[in-house]
Amino acid sequence: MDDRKLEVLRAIVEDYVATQEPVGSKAVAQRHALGVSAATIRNDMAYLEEAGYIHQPHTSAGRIPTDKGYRLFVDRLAQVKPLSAAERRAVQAFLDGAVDLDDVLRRSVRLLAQLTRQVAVVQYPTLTRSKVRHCEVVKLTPARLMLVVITDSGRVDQRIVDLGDVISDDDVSKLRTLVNGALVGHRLPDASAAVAELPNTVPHELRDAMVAVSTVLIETLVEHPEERLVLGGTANLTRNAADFPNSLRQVLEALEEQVVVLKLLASAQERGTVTVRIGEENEAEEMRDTSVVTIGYGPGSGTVLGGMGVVGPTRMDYPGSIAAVHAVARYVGEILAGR
Amino acid sequence: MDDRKLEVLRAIVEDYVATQEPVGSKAVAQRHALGVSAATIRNDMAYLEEAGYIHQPHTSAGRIPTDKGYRLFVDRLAQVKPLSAAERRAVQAFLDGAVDLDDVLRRSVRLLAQLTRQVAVVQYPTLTRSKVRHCEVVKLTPARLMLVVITDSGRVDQRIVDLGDVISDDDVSKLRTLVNGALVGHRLPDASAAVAELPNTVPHELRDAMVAVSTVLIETLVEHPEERLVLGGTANLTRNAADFPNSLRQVLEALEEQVVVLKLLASAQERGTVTVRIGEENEAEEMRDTSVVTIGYGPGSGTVLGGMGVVGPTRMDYPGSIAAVHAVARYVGEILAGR
DNA sequence: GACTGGCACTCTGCGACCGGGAGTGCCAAA
DNA sequence: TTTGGCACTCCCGGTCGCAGAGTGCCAGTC
Repeated sequence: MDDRKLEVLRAIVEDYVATQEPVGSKAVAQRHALGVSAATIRNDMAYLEEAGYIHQPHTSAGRIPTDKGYRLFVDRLAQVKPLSAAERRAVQAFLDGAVDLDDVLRRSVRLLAQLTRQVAVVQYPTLTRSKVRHCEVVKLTPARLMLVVITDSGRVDQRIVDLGDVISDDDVSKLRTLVNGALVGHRLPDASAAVAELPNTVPHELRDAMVAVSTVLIETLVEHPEERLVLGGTANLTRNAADFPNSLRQVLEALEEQVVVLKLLASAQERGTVTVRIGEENEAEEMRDTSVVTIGYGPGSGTVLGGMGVVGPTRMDYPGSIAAVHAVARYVGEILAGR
Repeated sequence: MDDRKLEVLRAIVEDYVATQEPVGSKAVAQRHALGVSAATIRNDMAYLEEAGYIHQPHTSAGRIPTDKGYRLFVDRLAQVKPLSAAERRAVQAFLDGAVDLDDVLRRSVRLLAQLTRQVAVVQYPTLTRSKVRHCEVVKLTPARLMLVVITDSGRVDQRIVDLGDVISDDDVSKLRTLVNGALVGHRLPDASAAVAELPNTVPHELRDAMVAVSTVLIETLVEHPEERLVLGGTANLTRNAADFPNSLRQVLEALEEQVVVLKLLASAQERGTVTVRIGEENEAEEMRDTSVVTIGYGPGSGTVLGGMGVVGPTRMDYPGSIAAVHAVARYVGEILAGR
């Protein structure tokens, strides 16, 4: 494959992304200084079409990139397009104002959505990879407790525990001490055994309560840790009605369903490396009309706590999205490291 | 205004809601047994149009209700349309499975969205009207604390406090006791003065830390209590593309912005009474194409903790939406009361 | 052998046109 | 007050024609 052919592909991708209209040979010849005539470009286009990188909506239209074409573009042609200084400052300033983890994540989503003008998704740090910093036990009613688990990523989760019987304040604080002893400093999966053992180590009168507590901990935190997601900028999906002629509804539903998105985020979580999934490369049927740009984020150490990214039409500004996702993930990581 | 004219209006509203097409005199005459001919209905329609309850998209089309027409329908014609037994059971079963407040609210939103096939919104219980049940102080790093405020509605909020200096575990637990003394059992606004006084009541070495803590409490919990919103079923907005020819994007943005919705919910919060806002009745420009059905919810006692409701096209099934919103609010109230 | 200008061809998009149909308003009669 | 009849209006869908864009191919040039 010719260098010039690649340049032609680049021109087609860039122009199509910018104008949203099929681009013809003449347009390429005059908007990009390739030093050859339109006729030559036509020949190259014929080749590119033959090879499956572009295609014609109909005989006498210009060309638009195929998913395969975008893939080649992303892999070989996309140049890094760093954020402007102003953008970088904005990211930093905006994120620094956050008051807690929820706030950091909500702000990240907004940032991503604004920077890329697309839908942004950010996953909460997964419970499985965070260490427990503290577990508070609060009595809600005489026979009902609330467990509040705080992890080192700043994530806070609550669970209600129904006891069969009333419990004294004194016993509550004993429970608290014991539970913390088993949990603090450990990742949840690692603490599983210790938590399961807890009921066997307590005085008889605390037994039932402890069983209830450890059951809740194991069932709802260890075995089915809740993965949460923040979504933002869904309005951007409607920016170009033409992008999702029929699938807008599907995409919105998939986003709201969360499951599909969580899978996407989970399956591409190297820290510092952006993963791009283009159109039909997506496993999920509903996302075949979209491209997804994701990255794992986490504190400096290299651990990945969760994923974040943007979802948009295959016709998206890949270099820009990649840069934005990368930058936001980095800052979020820094903030998490600082906490 | 004639009884029959009202019936004609009802017929037009019901048919239009069902078919989404302008309804003509003939259709009314045969689908609804009013015992009069199409010509008579034409006369009534002329009257209704004159009075502003219906209008014609163009000369030779049927009629569609105006916002004023919907209003009359809702006020005088809408019959209660109770949920089916199956629906009621589903609501109860689904909500009873919730593990904590977050879960209750998320499930409520889903329920509402599914029952009404519209966008659902649920507000978190406002902090201002909940009593503090416990405030946990956790040391995140040597010089940084996390406050976790738990209220009797089950809502849990966190805040980060940056201290200028390191703090000992001992001092942290002193802080905890003091803060809890000032907060527990009170509504946040009522505790404001006590919290502001806290720094003056502590030993000298705790002073700085306490200032930091009480500042955060007052600034981010008392003065700017965070109102949160759960959104669901946004995909339903795209159910009928014709509903929001141009404003779909605006509406999505407004929903995401939250401010507009929070105002809507705040301004109509009588418990047990559903408020309906139809099209142009909405103050917010962006919502002029939508109708909003809201209600306040709260535990049995009569206190309203927050609002919930649905947002949809003016052409919505009002009786159905009203019934669904009512039912879900009631069950959520019961659950809140039980906790 | 690669590139280029020219040219015929194809296909869409858009506006004009037109007839069928739905629905109305009005009128005179019951 | 209601009703059947009727002329009228306007949308909607289909067809037609045309301009424009873009192509593929070919013959000629460097």
